Amino acid sequence: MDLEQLADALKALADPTRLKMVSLLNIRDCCVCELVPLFGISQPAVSKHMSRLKTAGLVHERRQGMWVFYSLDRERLHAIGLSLAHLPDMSGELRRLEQEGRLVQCL
Amino acid sequence: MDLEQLADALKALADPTRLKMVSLLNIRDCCVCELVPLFGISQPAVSKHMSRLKTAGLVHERRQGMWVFYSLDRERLHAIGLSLAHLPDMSGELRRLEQEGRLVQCL
DNA sequence: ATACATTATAACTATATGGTTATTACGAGC
DNA sequence: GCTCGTAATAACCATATAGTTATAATGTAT
Repeated sequence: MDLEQLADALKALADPTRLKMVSLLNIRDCCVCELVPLFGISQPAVSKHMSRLKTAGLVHERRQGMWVFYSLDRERLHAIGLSLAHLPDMSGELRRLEQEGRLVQCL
Repeated sequence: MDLEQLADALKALADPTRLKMVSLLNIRDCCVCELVPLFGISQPAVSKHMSRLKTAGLVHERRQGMWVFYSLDRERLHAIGLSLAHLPDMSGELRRLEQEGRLVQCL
């Protein structure tokens, strides 16, 4: 996962409402009509949050009759945490810029 | 760290420029004048990013003569990753809402 | 086919965000 | 003191975001 992708994934998580939704889905799958009264926001707002999480690969949807159930992708969530713990090594980048003379040296 | 705080911390990280800055600071401390040519954005833009990371507790600043050096708080970064891996248990919340009859049951 | 329930999309609004340039604040050195 | 170099703040702009209401799409059941 490169830094652009990681930033996108983190953006999907960086909202208190979505974080709470993710925490809930960590307990059990929920359908939209359950989430609406739980969060006190409109149904379209819930759908948009879920769409955001789905695009980020954090949840999956499952149609069941009239309802759409969302489930958390725990592996994906775990992978994001791991990426934070193992940021890319920029030493090479630094060395390259130094050779190009674009690296200011303070002190 | 509650979900509001976690969301704030994630917002600070959820930007490709800041993520790259954090990755760089993971190699060594940098001063603002080093970061400006590295990122190709204006000095005030760098300062604002650093201010954001500082507010989130992710970096610390150290004045040294004319320069301000920023250093990564690796423990803080680690703590954020851990929070993602250990989201709060919402079971109680679910049970409480169920008792209040505010929990819709689908299926 | 009609009616109803659930979810998604469209259009809009207010605020947050990431950048810019201009200015101010602060340190070092003459 | 004055000047220069560095960093922070202010003011502004364009875009993204999180919500809203209204409408469309989809599935169930009569």
